Amino acid sequence: MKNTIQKTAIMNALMALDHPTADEVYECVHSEFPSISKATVYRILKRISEEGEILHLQIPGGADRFDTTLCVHHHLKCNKCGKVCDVSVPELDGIETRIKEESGFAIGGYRLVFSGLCSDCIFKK
Amino acid sequence: MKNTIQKTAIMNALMALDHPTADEVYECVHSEFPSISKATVYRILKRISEEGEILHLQIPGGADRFDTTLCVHHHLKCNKCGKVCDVSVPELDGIETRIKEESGFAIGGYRLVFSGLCSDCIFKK
DNA sequence: TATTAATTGCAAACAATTCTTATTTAGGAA
DNA sequence: TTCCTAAATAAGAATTGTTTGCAATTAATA
Repeated sequence: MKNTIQKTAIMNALMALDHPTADEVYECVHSEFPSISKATVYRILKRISEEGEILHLQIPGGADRFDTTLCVHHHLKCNKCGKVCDVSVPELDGIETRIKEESGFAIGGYRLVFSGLCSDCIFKK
Repeated sequence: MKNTIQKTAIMNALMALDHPTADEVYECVHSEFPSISKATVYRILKRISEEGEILHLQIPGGADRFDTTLCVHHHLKCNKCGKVCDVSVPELDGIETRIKEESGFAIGGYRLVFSGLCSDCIFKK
């Protein structure tokens, strides 16, 4: 893969942001580098997530988000402010084996998203 | 809620189909009842899922799907043919409590989607 | 049966993402 | 260093999935 200015700017934005959407990455890069195109942001995010450099998260009811934490973990989503946090769920360790035996599916991975209200939003009206 | 012909037709389609997308429901109803509009399908599906009559599933990388099985369960998605199956994961029973204590989030629910290849697709090229 | 609020169909708006095409660029070869 | 070419880009049109505004229609009830 070519090492373009655009890719570098996107990697920097990913470091600076927490679970950003593609559009948030675009806004961040665009403020420094106004000529970048949205299609480029989507293309690069897609490519580097396919190559395993970042995780591509599909969050119910909203745009996809990207995550630079690569170890196995899952997510908490606040339904009010939209914030996404990491959470680890060791209860699921090794579950692929059981699911594969029961269902015949060859499990490539799984995603678990909890939704609710974060501690900041619980008391807000 | 009024009991319209459109709603009845959609409920029947939901019974006949397995984890359909809104568009699949529309196609099914439309073949019997050509005057129905897509907006009506989306509106009715949204309303009956909000009322708890069906589940509204947000499956990564594709259109939302609807599920008439109401007890707690999760999903397996085949990355090749797109099929979605139910699976139960008792390992997670009661996990909301632990997550709430650790994170402060008031958990309203959670969704777990396994992705991989179904037994039919494993051997296909 | 008349009333009325809920529901519908349609078209247009919408958001997120992908595609198309002409142009530019990174990185290796000469 | 300069040239070459495949890879990557910008811009915006196109797609996909879904929602909305509105005038017309209809189900439920009085």
